Amino acid sequence: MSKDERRVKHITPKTEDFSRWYIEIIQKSELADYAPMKGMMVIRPYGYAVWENIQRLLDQRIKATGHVNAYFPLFIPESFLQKEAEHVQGFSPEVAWVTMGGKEELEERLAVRPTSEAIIGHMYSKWVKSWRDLPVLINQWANIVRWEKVTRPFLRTTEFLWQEGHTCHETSEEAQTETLLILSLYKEFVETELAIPVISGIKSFREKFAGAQETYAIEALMSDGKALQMGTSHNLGQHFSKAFNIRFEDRNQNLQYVWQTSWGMTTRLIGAVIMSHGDDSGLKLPPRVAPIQVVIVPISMGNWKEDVLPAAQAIEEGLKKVGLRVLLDTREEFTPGWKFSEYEMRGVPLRIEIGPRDVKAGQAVLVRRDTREKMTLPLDAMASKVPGILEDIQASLFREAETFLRENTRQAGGYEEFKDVMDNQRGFVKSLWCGSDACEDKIKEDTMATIRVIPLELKSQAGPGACVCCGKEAKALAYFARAY
RNA sequence: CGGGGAGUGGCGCAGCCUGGUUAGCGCGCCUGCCUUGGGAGCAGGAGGUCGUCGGUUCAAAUCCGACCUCCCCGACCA
Repeated sequence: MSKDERRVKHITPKTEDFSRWYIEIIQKSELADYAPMKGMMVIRPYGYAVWENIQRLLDQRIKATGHVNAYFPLFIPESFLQKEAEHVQGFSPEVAWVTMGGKEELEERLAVRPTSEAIIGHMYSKWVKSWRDLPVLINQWANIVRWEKVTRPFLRTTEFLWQEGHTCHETSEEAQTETLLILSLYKEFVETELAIPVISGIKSFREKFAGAQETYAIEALMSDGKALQMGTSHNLGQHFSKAFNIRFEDRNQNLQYVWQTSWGMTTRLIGAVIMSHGDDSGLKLPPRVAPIQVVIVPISMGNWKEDVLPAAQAIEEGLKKVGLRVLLDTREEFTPGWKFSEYEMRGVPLRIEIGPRDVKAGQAVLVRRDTREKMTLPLDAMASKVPGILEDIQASLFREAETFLRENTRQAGGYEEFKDVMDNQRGFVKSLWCGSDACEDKIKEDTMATIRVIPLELKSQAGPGACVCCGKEAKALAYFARAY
């Protein structure tokens, strides 16, 4: 058995069984664990720390674009959900209901929010009276419950965490601008902070949010070739403002319904990070969201506490001073080799090894998680060089994922070619589509692929051409993929 | 929700078919010694109502039933 095989012996290789690999990584790296109720998980401290980093970085962006945070109730009266017909129809199969309060049956049952358009719409109708009240730009961080039939940690759990933005605008144009602003904010966030390249665009009618006028989304390609929706931004039009009577008197003294948007990203993002970057040795966390960015492993030989520890502590302090999240692992019950493997499995981007030889030479050994590249660096250069190395790791993870995305995005002109790619290669397939539900359904039935998005920048490229499925005149160029 | 597989100390498994005292093994854990530059070694030790509930039986991890949970494949979804 080679060294490499020994190192990874207890993780199922990605290529052998992707989904087992995914589950094992989550449990062994202590991101999350199963709760005893179906479809529910505990986000453990290490996983929650990733979420906190995501929250912080996303929240900054949401606030920077003029939004403010608020909090709405967990429960929504049934009658509220029913006000928007498509909305209730879309969500009713997966709503959890509260029917009892203590020992008394409720007069009206309460939905545990599957999303908050209804309760927020109700409140907005109280708050919005004049054009001067607009726009309303509110976001909330909350938990959501959807009674899903098939669940998987982070990707689809009965309860999950998210942020949901809900805005009201004076005009349709403003709502559309907001919808696209958030879409691009999401794309920038995911690409910058999670190092995951995405394609963005509009959803087909079949795939749009229940109650929305239009749904836009960002989609990424996981390393098994399946697509994952990472964020959605909905232009709600006046669907909810009419259902909830959210009206205002406009600048011309006309009574009008507001134009709304809603948008969200969830703890699913963590699943995307795992599946985009991880390898057979475990997680690879992007430095921007890694709970531990740098781990220092002292080589504890001889009287290392005098020889090595002070130098290790000096590195720790120096790196903390420049704002890095650092862990110095001084535990004596584990050997350095054990720690190396452990932190690789947990996805720590950079490891610093320092032993007696290094201290004498005034240096330490740095090992990158992404490339496993080793380098030595003078001790007094740590604080100035390490941040740059982390940035390079972040950039390199993105490039690698970008290459994967590019290499797994294919064109298919004919239907046989389309089916062949879906069966044998997966990934995204770009094809022309006539716009009919019938073709979308047939493609799904034949290949399990759905339209992930119709990229906005490619709308004009639809041009003259034939639908990949029926051969009739195409209306759009769409990205198809099998999806989570 | 339909089809298939599984649940035995923290983890991975054996035992079940063919019921029979104190349910084994590897890893991990605890104590001590010794080690430490890629998951060290030795010695001693702790830890399990065999997923849950019920049934059959003199006797159930083992046979039967129901339920719970997980995994895989479908239909549904962030």
